[in-house]
Amino acid sequence: MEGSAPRRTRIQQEKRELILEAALEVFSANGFRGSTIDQIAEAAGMSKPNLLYYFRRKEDIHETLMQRLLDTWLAPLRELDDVGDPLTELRSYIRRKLEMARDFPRESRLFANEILQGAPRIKPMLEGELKTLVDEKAAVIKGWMRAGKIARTDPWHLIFSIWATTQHYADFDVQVRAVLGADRGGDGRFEDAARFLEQLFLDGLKPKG
Amino acid sequence: MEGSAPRRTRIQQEKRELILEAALEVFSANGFRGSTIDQIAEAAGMSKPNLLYYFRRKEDIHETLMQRLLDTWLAPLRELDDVGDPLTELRSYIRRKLEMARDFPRESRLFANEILQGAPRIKPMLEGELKTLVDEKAAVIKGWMRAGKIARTDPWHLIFSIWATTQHYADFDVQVRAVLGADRGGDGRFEDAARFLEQLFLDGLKPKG
DNA sequence: CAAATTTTTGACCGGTTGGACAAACGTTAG
DNA sequence: CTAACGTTTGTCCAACCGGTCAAAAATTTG
Repeated sequence: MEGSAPRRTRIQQEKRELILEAALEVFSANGFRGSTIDQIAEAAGMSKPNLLYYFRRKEDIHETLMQRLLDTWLAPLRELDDVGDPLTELRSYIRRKLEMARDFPRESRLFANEILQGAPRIKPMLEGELKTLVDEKAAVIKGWMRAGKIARTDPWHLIFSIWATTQHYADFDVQVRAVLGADRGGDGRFEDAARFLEQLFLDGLKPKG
Repeated sequence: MEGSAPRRTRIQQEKRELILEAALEVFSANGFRGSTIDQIAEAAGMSKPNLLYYFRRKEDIHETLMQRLLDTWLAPLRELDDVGDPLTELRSYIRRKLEMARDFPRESRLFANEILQGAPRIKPMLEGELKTLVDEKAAVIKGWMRAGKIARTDPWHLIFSIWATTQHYADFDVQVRAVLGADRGGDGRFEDAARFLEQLFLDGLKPKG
């Protein structure tokens, strides 16, 4: 279906990387329509026509960025495996997702922006590749439930809740920091969040005994 | 500080409502920069200059919308009270928030858009009014913990997790529906979500026994 | 070196957008 | 009726934005 990847010079590879990095910064902060080619070009340290020499259209940059993003973004879920203790598996999935929110907030926001606008550019992927992956992992989780390893509940909504709680710390970062204030909103907030989420997902809120 | 509200004719009141309704539709779907005055005017069934007669600038519409939004948006949290059983209080707070995600998804997305872009227009409110409210409610929750009514954990992150999980069903609706598919993604998804969230927040995932 | 190729840039273009304005239209009160 | 006031619209503008183009500059190749 797809033609072979175009042959690229060293300069082309480097400049394209530079542009994608700049575009990630700009797109994740302003959304697609809120970002201008000029902004990206300036962030990448080049002129607009020069940028357009490497990516013919604004959309091409966004598309390339989104394709790369999705692979790394779904990696933690792909790793969720049937080996090892189920509760441990889930706990480390949550931890990995939270680490991604901490280390790649721009990627998270880029993705959130796209979904918020109705996912115009990646809807087919959501209904195809993503749905398949989630269904597959939901089956794994269901197996754990049948085996009595974790409580019976809805695996799909379980996955949603993990996505929601972890990505919240990237997408709503401004709000989180504002509410926590200067002292509690520092770097330690991710460890606090990790501790809280572990307890929530394992034990819930009922008091012990 | 603030001048008295300007006196308005009946027509002005009606037309302003019409515009705000149209603007909510457009802004929540496209973001602030992604929306044009023409789009809003058309959605409101009037010409652009006519719209600008009621709101002098695009920003004024957004600002008015945001002010109204915040009141209703925080209402459920304000209701969280020290009377009644703590677990019941939390459960109904979660339920109310989920109902808002179901019944006012546009408001949720408008808010999410604003936060995602770094909350340029409402940051002071987040650091002031919102933080005060959350701190207040966190104190209430801490009281419940001290009284042994609910498990000891971080009240701030608990509130975040409720926001995240419930608003997810409005903000990421496209993704939720895509993953659930045609059958499970119908109207019943909110009831499934409600059941799941109740179990998660009360009991967590550890198997019984 | 010189020719060929790749990279960079300034100038430009057509379409869109937020907003201004004056004139027309409608309504109401005296 | 008419003057005053509120409402609506067509027209216009300047700024912005995505993208083109030709020519200059830099680099690679022979």
